[in-house]
Amino acid sequence: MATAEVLPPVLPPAVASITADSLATIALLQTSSLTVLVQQDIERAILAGEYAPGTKLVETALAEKMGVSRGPIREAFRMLDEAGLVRTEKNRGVFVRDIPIDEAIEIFDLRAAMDELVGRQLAKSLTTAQHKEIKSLVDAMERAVKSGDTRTYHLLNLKFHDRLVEMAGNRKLTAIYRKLIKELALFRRLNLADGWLMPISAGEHRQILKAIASGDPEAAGRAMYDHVMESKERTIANDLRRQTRGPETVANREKRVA
Amino acid sequence: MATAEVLPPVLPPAVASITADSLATIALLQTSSLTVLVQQDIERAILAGEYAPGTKLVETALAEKMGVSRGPIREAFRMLDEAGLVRTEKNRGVFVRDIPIDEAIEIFDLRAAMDELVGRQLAKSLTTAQHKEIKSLVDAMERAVKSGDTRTYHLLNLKFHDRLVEMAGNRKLTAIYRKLIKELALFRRLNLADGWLMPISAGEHRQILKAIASGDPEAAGRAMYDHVMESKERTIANDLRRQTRGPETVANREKRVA
DNA sequence: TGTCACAAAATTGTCAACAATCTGCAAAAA
DNA sequence: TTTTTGCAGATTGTTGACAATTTTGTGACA
Repeated sequence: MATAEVLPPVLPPAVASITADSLATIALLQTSSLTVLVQQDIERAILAGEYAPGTKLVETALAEKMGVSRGPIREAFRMLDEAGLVRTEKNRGVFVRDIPIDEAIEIFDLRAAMDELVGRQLAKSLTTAQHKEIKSLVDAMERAVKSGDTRTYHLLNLKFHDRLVEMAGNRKLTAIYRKLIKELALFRRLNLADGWLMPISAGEHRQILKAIASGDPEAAGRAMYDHVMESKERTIANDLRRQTRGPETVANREKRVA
Repeated sequence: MATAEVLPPVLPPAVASITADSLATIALLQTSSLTVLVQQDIERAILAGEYAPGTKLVETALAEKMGVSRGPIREAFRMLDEAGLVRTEKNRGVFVRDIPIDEAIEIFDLRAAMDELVGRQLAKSLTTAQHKEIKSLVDAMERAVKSGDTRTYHLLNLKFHDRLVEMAGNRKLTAIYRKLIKELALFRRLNLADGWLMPISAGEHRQILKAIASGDPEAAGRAMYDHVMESKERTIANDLRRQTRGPETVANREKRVA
């Protein structure tokens, strides 16, 4: 069946690094089509903020930049559209989606229901190893609060919730949850949690862990639900404050700091 | 800005039907691209069972059948893949997805949490007009039970849940709920509810309406949650029975009837 | 000065051709 | 007989070209 394998069993040390690199590229191209690679790269760029919400994504520009033709780009656009990260207007182009506050609120409500399910489930199934892992995340977050490191706190917070959802063992739930988180990242007014709110959020995390560890599904579910809803309220309040003091500009920030 | 509109304001009666048809087609093409039309048609065909789960969808065949080139077909495939209705294997093609029982169970669990949210919400917000509409659906379902019309019951059941979700007023929730229902339609062992289970399901529907109308969010949420979980149990039991008696064949069915 | 019409440029929508890969089958080898 | 090898056809992956549409720029004209 198989004609001789392309990959040599052993690598000449001299070219090891280059060959290992191209090997990885080859392996990637053998499992993923260009479309998928393009899709992942555009998604990464969007989530990293390289393309701000509202930005128009031009097929030819992206095609040239990534060294492929427009076909894969267009197919990737269709995937990103279905995933809710971009919006397509016929004959006008695709744009990075801008999640309005209404939709962000809806997502929070939905997330709350999903996280409640997660809490209930974990109260029944959490292993000691899992408990240990979550506890280390909670501890790390509290350290971040003490040192005022909002960026680290933000990342740990994402990881904390993602791991909990994953541990619940429902793959469909996990997949949809992650999609929602990605969309929420496009809610530009979200940004990082403001510093003075971190202690409250961190305290809720510890309480969640306690509720789950207690083995009481209803308590754990409620703790998760309440936490997400509190987070929603904080986000709305944040948004309102930003709107009243106008869009974020350097001048504005300096005025505020002074 | 606008050059003269293509569409004549009044139609010559003689060719009205033909022209009306092509007018509709033209209007459709002005808002939707071929890709979207193709996507919708394939999706409809899949959900209608014209392409059974596992069926391979060949690009060239579909392109010729629908009178377009392969480009729009491929783009539609990427959308359907992201939506979970087909699965793509590199260099091998796309296949109509076959939802395994595990995933169906996961979807039921997730749906239960979402429907619980719906129940809680509606207990607080249901208008009299909405109550009336839902009640008419429940009544119609009970009539279908009496006359043993499983097909009508099935459709009304879908409508019942879809309307409830829609009435909850969370568009994101509605969109994801509908996606899940579509995927569930690909769980081939689901099929229609077996006749003798309809009365139970119908009773639960009436109870849901009552709980929502009572205005008690927790009771309404629990009624919805329980109903979906019961539905899940019935589906699993159904699947087990089918598996033990082997795949559905004419011979098998006749043996069972005899 | 503003705005309308109209041409030019840029961009998207669609298509057909070419390249790469897989599948099935028959012939050759063990 | 069983396994392997080597085509030939079919199918997918990718590309570049052309058509249709929108956007932009420009100048005439009120």
